Amino acid sequence: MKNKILAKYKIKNTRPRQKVIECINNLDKKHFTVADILSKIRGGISRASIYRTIKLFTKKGILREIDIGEDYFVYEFAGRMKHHDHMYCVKCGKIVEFENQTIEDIQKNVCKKTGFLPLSHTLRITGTCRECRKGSK
Amino acid sequence: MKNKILAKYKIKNTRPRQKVIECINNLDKKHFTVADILSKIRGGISRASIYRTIKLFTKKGILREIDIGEDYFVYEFAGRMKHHDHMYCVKCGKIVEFENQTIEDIQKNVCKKTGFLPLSHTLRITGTCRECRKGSK
DNA sequence: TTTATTGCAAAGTATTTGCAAGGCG
DNA sequence: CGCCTTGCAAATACTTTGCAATAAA
Repeated sequence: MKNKILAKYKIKNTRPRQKVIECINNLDKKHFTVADILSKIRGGISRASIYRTIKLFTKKGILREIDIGEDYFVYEFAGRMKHHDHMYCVKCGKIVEFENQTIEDIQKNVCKKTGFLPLSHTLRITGTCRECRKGSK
Repeated sequence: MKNKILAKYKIKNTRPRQKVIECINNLDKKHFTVADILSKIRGGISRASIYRTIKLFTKKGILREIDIGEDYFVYEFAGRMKHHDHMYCVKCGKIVEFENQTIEDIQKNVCKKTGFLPLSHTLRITGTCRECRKGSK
């Protein structure tokens, strides 16, 4: 069975990779973890392959890895949106995206001034979302 | 032997805690890891106590935990400086600090607009410093 | 004395890796 | 056919934890 994404990125077409893509597409959220995929696929494909696949996709630029400050990563489709930052609710795990060009520009300036060559940057606001505060208040 | 910091924060004065503070004070850098302390103290105090002490100090507000995106944390004295952000060189591990009020303000605005209550925020630029690029080029 | 803290070793957790077996092109 | 990928289980690496022994106030 052919797969558009795998073909586009010139990645060898294998069952685990197809399964992972299919699974991510059927997920009803924009942000997901390896655990999400594992629990959705449950069996048939090894944990190791899923990790290797996700890592490969990230390297190829299909996915983007988000560091939420937990001991696992969250992923999103990279093509879906240009660079943006995240707010992470520690209670429900929800991620809210935001984008701000001024922040990007300031970062570039700081790097230039310091002689720093940026590979990536992460801006994460950790806190609680409105819904969670209502619920538990 | 009395200890000013422990007294100030009303923390029970014990040998491991004294040792950790003494060690951090003698360190010649502003940013350090648990491994730094472990290797400096080497023996006499258990790994577990050092972790527990660092965690306690962080909770009390003596230290601040910096997430550099590696699988360990970096710490700094919290009182030394007001909130700031970090650039992290993946080659030499150096951390360069910077501070920008505009970024802080924008973050506050974004939170307000979204109904998000921030507990903390992290802005980290990962890349290579000028020296490392010179060296390995 | 009474409660907090320590040390040890074992556990934990997300992720990675070695290697033999299997599959894609 | 030849190389890449898979599956399994063991290994990582940092950090945490249970519990009995010990020390601080």
